[in-house]
Amino acid sequence: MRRLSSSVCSPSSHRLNPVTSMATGSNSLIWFRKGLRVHDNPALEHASKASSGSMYPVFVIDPRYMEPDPSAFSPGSSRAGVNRIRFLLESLKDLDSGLKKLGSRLLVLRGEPGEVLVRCLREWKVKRLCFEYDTDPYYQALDFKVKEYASSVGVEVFSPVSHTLFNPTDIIQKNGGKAPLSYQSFLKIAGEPSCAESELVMSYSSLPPVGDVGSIGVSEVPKLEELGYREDEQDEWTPFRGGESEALKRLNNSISDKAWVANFEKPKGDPSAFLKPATTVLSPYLKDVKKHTSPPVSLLGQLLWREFFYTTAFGTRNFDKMKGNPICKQIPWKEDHDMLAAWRDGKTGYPWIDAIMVQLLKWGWMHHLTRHSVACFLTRGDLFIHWEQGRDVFERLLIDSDWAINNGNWMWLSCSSFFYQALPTPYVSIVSLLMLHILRRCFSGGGFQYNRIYSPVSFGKKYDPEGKYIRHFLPVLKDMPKQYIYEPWTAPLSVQTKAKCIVGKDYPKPMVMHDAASKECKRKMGEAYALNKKMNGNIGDDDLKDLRRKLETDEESNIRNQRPKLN
DNA sequence: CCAGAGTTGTGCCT
DNA sequence: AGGCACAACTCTGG
Repeated sequence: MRRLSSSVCSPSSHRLNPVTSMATGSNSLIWFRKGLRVHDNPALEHASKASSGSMYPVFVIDPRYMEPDPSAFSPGSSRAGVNRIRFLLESLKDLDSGLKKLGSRLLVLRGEPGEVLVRCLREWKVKRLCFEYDTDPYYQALDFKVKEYASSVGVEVFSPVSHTLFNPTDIIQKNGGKAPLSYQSFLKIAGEPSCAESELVMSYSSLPPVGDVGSIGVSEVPKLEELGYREDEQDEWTPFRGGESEALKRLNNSISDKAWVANFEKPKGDPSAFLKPATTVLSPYLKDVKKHTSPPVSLLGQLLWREFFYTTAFGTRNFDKMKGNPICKQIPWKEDHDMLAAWRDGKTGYPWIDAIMVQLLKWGWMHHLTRHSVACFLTRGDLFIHWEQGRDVFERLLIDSDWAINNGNWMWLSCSSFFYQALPTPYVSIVSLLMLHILRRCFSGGGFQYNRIYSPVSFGKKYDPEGKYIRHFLPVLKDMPKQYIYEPWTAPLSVQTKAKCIVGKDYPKPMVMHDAASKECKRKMGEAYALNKKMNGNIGDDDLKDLRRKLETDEESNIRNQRPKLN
């Protein structure tokens, strides 16, 4: 197998590579977090080289993510819906059986990961600590503490970059200390994504034995119930199973379907095709399993977008907030908990939007264009609610939720950040004419402008005029005739009665009228953009408050002026 | 200053 | 299905 690689992701560029002592007989610890895989795992490979010692494979169940929260809006913890937790447990189970086949096993511990790790290092006399480098702020802070302790007691730390193909630190350094703000400039700086020959570590004949665990409490991978969740908490579960084996199966299926690969064009996938999804549905697994074959350019392009978001996220202060985020437009979003809850719970009265939100709730996954649709609706398109609040809902419910990509996309979709583009000449020079043709088609078209708003009615209708997708996720509308299914409030009462779905009783009335709401949103975005320009990005809380007040006053008077005169 | 470009808009025409 | 008008932003490059 050939491996996607580049000059900056070869093993020599792994950050923190202090291979100091190769003392035999010393114990090593491999700390699993995101990369829950046996193959293509440099941290595991390094840990296993402790030839005559023991290797402790560890996963720490972090209460911050896993503690059940009965007050959350759906089953799960405060930060993760139950689908995500289940997906993680399935991935751990698969990892455990992969390790067991090689004479090892996964040791599952619970508690604050930093404290747990320190206890393990001490108790098991670990000389070498290995874990995948992670750019998320939570892990940056956690890993800093762990590394500090390790170096104070002389434990060797090996923390390779293997979650991304490129090393974000290298790219930011090459760009003069700042993250590139456009995809094209990212490509320019990152260099050629070459498909270098480099053998994968696909199989070990065996792994070092697990040593005595002493007084440390370790367990097998727990069941959902053992973490305090109930199997019957949800009536429909995600059809996607977690784990490296499943991911490799999907990868092989996708790649071996030649016709599918040849025709792959990301923007053209049918977002309403839910029985056979139009994308690879690899993203939840890509969190854990990196791609290693040489993909077609269109797929490669998708992977590079991931790299781009990771780099930008790592190089930007307060990337997950509007305030204090240098690349984020300051916009006076509306504070409205009821509207947010209606959107979140699939009760907006727009079947297309609601079906998508129900799919998210039940499956923890939906097509990326449908993500665009609901994100646009919540923010700049209709409700004018803060992207951070939508981001939180996605982060909790998506089984493929990813800190960098989720925040980046929400800023993008809400038109809070522009990632300006340049000509792709340096990149184009390295690809064949055929690839160039595909690239041109993939990369043509406009970027996000706040006047380009997804319609909650026509966007879905274009792909699914029968409304099959809506009927599946919103059974209450399953007998609504197709000419009304995207706008059931327009159906005559007799039709609603016959379909056993009275709008306002069985299914909600639309919470806003899209034409008026989107027009209002455009106006607000225009004013907010103008203020951002005028202030050159230096907008304080007071400026934002003033603008919010002005926008609301204008909105009221607009509504008043639209009212028919009484005399 | 203007023209051109930007990963994935809508509506209407043929 | 493909072309075009619509409305319209902000940057780059000349």
